[in-house]
Amino acid sequence: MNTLTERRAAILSLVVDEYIRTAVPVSSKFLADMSELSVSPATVRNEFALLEANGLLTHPHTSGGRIPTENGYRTYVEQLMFEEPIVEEERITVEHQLHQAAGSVDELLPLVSTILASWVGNVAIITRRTEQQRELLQVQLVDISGDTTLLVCVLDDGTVKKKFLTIYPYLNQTLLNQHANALNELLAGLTSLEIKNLVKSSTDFELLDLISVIADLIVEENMSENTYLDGIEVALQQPEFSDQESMLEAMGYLSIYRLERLINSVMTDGRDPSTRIVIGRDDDENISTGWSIVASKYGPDTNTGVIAVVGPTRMAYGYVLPRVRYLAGLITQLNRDLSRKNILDGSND
Amino acid sequence: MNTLTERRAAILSLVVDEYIRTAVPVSSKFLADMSELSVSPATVRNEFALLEANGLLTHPHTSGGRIPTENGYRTYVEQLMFEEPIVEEERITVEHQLHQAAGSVDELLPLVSTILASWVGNVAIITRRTEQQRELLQVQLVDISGDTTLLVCVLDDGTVKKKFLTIYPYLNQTLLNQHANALNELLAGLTSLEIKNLVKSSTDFELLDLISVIADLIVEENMSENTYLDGIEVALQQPEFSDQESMLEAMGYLSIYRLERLINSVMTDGRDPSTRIVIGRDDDENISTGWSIVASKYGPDTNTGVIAVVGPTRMAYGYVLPRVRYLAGLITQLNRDLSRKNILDGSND
DNA sequence: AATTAGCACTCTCCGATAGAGAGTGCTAAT
DNA sequence: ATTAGCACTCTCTATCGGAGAGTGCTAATT
Repeated sequence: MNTLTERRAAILSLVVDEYIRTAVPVSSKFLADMSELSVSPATVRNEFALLEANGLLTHPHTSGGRIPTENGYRTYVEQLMFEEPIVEEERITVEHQLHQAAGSVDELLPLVSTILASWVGNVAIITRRTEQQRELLQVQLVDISGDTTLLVCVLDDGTVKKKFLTIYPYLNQTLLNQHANALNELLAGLTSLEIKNLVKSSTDFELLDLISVIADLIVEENMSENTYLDGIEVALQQPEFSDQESMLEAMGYLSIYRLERLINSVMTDGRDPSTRIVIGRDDDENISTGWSIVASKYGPDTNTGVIAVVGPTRMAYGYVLPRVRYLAGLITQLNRDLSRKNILDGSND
Repeated sequence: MNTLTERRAAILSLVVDEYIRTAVPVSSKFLADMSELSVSPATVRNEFALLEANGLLTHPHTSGGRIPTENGYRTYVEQLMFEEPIVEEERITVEHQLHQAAGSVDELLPLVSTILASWVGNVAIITRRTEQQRELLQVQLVDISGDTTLLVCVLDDGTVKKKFLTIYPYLNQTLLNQHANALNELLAGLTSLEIKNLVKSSTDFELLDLISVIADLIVEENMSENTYLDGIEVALQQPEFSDQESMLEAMGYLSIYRLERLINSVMTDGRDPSTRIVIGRDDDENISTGWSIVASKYGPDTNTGVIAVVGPTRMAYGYVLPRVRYLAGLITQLNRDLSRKNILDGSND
């Protein structure tokens, strides 16, 4: 195994940059003609051969240029890549667009996923962990029809959850209101966990079943409500998907259900860093060859999740990574602002 | 213009059936070999020539078989097509799947769109007209944080609408509850229109602004909540979309926003029938060449909408139409059941 | 020892060509 | 009115060859 000299590293870096840009294998002549390294094509070819021996480059056929291997990409990402800084103009545009999202996470996140997808030209996905810590603010029971009652719960982050119930015997709206008032008296400000403890500790409440239903409803994970995906169409324009078969395969791969599990498993595998890049088939993860993920956790603790970009391994990591990281920070910031408001309000009560 | 003799009609019908089935142009030899019409290929060719003169068939190149023109499809649909009956087994499967949808439209419709899409192998779309007639059942005001208040409205079909408000001066939850009670007293059971009239007729209410907001919120059309689309992936497997370009074009065409407008405009252009088939470019409508729609209104009056299948013009109309019609009827039926419950419940009050 | 010029070699890409196959249109016979 | 016969057209596929791009290796150069 040879060491990665400075020039060899520069060549690898240039190959990756250029291949990411054009999707065309990079030739020795092309690199030699770039003034930056003033060497002949033959020298570049010698370096190519060594990089290939190290498993960082490969060539699809004898007389094509070189392309990076998965390990080549990994080395590039870990040591060589230049992170394209976010210019002021981009920052302003994004923050202007986000201004339109009112004070709630479920309006913020879909917007961010759309922004990210169009920004990087790949699929963007944001997952949200619904935390046990969310407090119930208010319960409502509404009589819909003879045997259907609607249970509505408002949580402290503005989420509204609903569930149809069938209650026997029939309770009219006046009775339902009384029950709702009693429930609010009892449950307002509590988390699901606290409500469950309440149920466990005492058996003398009326409506014990209903209280259990509420505790479950609060933490109910509804994937389509907690995961936001965008950019499939723009991602499929990549030359990687130029035939129907690979395109349909990609569409299958990009199903929100798969990705949601994938993203979460990538970010909760025990490794620490808040930002990760997973490239191609990684035996630790169940990611497919040819696909990569740039993911970042966002916070703060009370309201966590993952924001990620998913696309072909030939992805502009140096461009994508800072932007994913930036948006993760922005979400964290906005969430913190929201919860600070809640705290202030709480002490104000 | 020649008349459509019985044999000529049979030949057209066979060509359309076969082309729909295989996506391959149909030759005279193939039809002659089918025992049903015991004539020679040459005779079939003569008929082909006449059908082509009538603008019902065409051939892509001299030595390919015949394919239907858009007018050929229209004639087929209007006069010749055999409607594939729904067998008992299908009916049972569908009704079994729908059983899982609880008492609400917004759980029923997405399920139906999924069923329809996988049934016919094309894109299925269901739109829902939110009617002014929906009654407000209950209003709720919840204090989320210092300057954000959540307005929650429950409608008589179980829909929950919410909107973040910024109310000055700050009202704590106790005050908000008082207001909500007052609003419920005043507004429960009213439609948006009635609420607006109330606003117009009198100026001595407190919270007049808030009442207006409620009236608007009730009828707010939120497209993504009222339109259900499914089956893009299966539709894109059609041979019509075998290259990246046509596939991406199709994905653009199948955007939920476009289709929602398209479907509604097709069904509200003054023509009467509850079921329509629109084939290819129809100058009255803004439908693209190569695309067709099979659409049906559903009801009843209180809760209308359109269920439709969208796909390439080479579509199995005889299979799709009865199934669209059947599901439209099924939705109508289920809606009626729901609203009957409401009426019974009302008289019960 | 590192670099480079030179050159044969490989592989892709593209266009031309040719033959097979499918299907038609027309004519003349039935 | 129908059909057999046949020349004609067009597609499809495979094959071929040349141009071009790029490499790997060797020998010369710095």
